[in-house]
Amino acid sequence: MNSKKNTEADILKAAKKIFIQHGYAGARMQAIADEAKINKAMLHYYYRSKEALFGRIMDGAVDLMSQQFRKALSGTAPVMDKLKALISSYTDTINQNPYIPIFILNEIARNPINFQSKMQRKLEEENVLQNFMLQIMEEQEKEILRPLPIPQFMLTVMSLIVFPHIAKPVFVRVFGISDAGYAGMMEDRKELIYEMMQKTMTL
Amino acid sequence: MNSKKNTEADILKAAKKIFIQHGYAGARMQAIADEAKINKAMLHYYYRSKEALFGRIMDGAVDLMSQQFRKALSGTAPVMDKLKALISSYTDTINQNPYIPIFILNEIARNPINFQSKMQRKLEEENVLQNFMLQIMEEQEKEILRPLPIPQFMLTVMSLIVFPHIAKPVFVRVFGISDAGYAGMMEDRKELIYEMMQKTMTL
DNA sequence: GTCTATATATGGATAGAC
DNA sequence: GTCTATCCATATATAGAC
Repeated sequence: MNSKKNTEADILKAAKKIFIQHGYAGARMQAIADEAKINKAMLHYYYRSKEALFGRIMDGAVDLMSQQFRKALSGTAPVMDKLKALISSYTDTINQNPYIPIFILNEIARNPINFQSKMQRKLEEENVLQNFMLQIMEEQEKEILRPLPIPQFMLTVMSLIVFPHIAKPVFVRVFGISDAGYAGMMEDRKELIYEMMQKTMTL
Repeated sequence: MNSKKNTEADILKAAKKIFIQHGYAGARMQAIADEAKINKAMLHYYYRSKEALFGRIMDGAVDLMSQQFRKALSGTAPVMDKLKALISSYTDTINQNPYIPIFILNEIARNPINFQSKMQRKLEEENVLQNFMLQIMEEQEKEILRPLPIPQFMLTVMSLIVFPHIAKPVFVRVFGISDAGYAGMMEDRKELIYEMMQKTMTL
């Protein structure tokens, strides 16, 4: 049996862990090799360079995120229903991949143009974001949704959904919460966020 | 005239810019020297090491943030009034120092324990945070505020206040907003955030 | 495919002249 | 206090044996 696939996958898994933990500049190829229990040279054999390897990990993260948006925001359901789906699926996904938001944020700071083009390409495939924003405007005209600039609307939802996962490292320390406890809080927040949007964004 | 003070301050200013832009691991001493228009050796002459220099910058950022909390949350005003003050002063401060939140966030990821001890020491000086949380509980008992676990309450406020500044790099690109336009949005959000808290957190 | 050894580059830090 | 030159450790990347 050929062990190629295993090594290749092992490297990806290790790289994901190390890059997410330390960011691009802080990550060491040696640390990735150690984590994958293989030799440093293997990293280059399979992925040629640090930048290339990092790109693979970032692609995976972008895929994961854009998938959430596509699944939740496509179709013809009312805006508030779509939001409910987004809140739920995003929370579940991040609970399983806790450090993805921070990782993505670092990359945005490091190389905003590269990140945005990756993300936008994904979302433009089916015009997901564009269509959703049009739908918001429609519902605003129909006086279902409160008239509010689209960026403000989007910013508000994303704040409530994403920030708690970014701030996790602080909050667990300040309030002495366990990982499981925090995940539970995130679960409770699903309803809280929906309720807040309902009370403040609908007419 | 002695130019010592100028150089020393120049370095700090340059270091702030470079560290904030690239994070600790990504920042280069050479880049800081270039930015300050002095020699690399000078950095070590004044601040001995990269880590020490970074520490100074971080201290400044922590000071700035903890000051906001102390000013807004001390005293005997009702919780909602304090929040209004916090929303306003925090927004103003960040509009003038746009990348502080991302910088702090990166440091939390890099060295959570060190950061938290710095921050906590600042806030413990006058028991700011502790007292504020007690006040929230009091108002919850008096049925002014909705009964909600304190961490959830804090997480919600902080999400609405902080996240928009973190997400700025993405949003300006996705929506094609100028820096001034974004600052304006943040200004508008002051009222929006207060209103959301009012509608969803008070009884 | 996998390893050891090594090349090459870069970054932080120091020595020493002025 | 400021500079040039240099040291030394570390990091990425490659060569070449097995």
